[in-house]
Amino acid sequence: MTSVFEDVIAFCRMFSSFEREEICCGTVTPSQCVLLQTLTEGEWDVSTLAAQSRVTKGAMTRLVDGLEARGWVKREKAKDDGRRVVVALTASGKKEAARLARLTEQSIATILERIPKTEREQVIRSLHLLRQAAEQTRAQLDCC
Amino acid sequence: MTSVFEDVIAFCRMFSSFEREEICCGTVTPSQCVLLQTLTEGEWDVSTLAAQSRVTKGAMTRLVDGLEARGWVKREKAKDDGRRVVVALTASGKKEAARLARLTEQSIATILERIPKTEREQVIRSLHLLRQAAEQTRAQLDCC
DNA sequence: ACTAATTAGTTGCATCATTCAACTATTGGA
DNA sequence: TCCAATAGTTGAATGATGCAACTAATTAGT
Repeated sequence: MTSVFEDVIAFCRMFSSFEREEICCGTVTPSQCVLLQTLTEGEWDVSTLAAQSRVTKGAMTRLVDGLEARGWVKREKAKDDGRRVVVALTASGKKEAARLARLTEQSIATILERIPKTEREQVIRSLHLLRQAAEQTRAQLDCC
Repeated sequence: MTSVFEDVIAFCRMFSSFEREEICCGTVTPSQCVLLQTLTEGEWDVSTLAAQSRVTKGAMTRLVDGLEARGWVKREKAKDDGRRVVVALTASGKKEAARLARLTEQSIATILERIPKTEREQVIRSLHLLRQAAEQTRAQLDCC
């Protein structure tokens, strides 16, 4: 007997451990993994990245430091505003991001395969609804 | 247009930030929150707790240190085996765990409320299936 | 029964994530 | 031109975590 609360908590925490153990798997830290995947969708300055990841600018600076040290991203001053620093994936960064995305997808696919075929479509649809609902909730948060 | 992969990733990451920002909210660390909630279900020794949280015994020792320092848990030697240390919630620990559980449930309830009523039952059912599928997957992991 | 191997837990050391606050550089307005 | 606001970096502190060395307790082998 489990409540929906326990189910959400358990599922999300298990997904986090999959990320840590299977996907990052020692070679990359989870934060780096998230950032690499974010940068797949485009180039952003440090403040924007920090806001997306919900960390301070200082934390993001260091995260970028780490990826830069491994040659996965490069920094560039914005042309229109010399204060802003635009972060972009390098060629090897793109490769690494793709590798991580592949692993992530495998991991999720493995879970979905264990769901009865007849239910699978409903589950996929539910995940989409959940994501949207969470996004709406997050959008109107202030708190603390 | 989002794939189910993106939906899972986005939802789980958002839930993690809710945990950090709304639930723990400065007063408790996320790890402490998880451990307190685990201990709501019973008393366990350090190794078992470490295995459940998928961290090393050393990490668990320190997590327990932190909760003990705040008076939320107590350690006790197991009667049958003097090496084992059984960790249990104190009265104030139970109170704190209940407070955190309440916040967590609120947080999840807020998300669920944004899902159309007609779909909500399906979503709840899907979460249960997902949790089970993830548990099965985790059970047969070795990796790395 | 005594010793050796195993097991549970703790601790030192290192790395990474994170926050806050101070600091630098750049921009923009009065 | 000078000052306030903004973007980013950096120092100092705390916490999470893994690994490996270490202690204490138990178990197995002889």
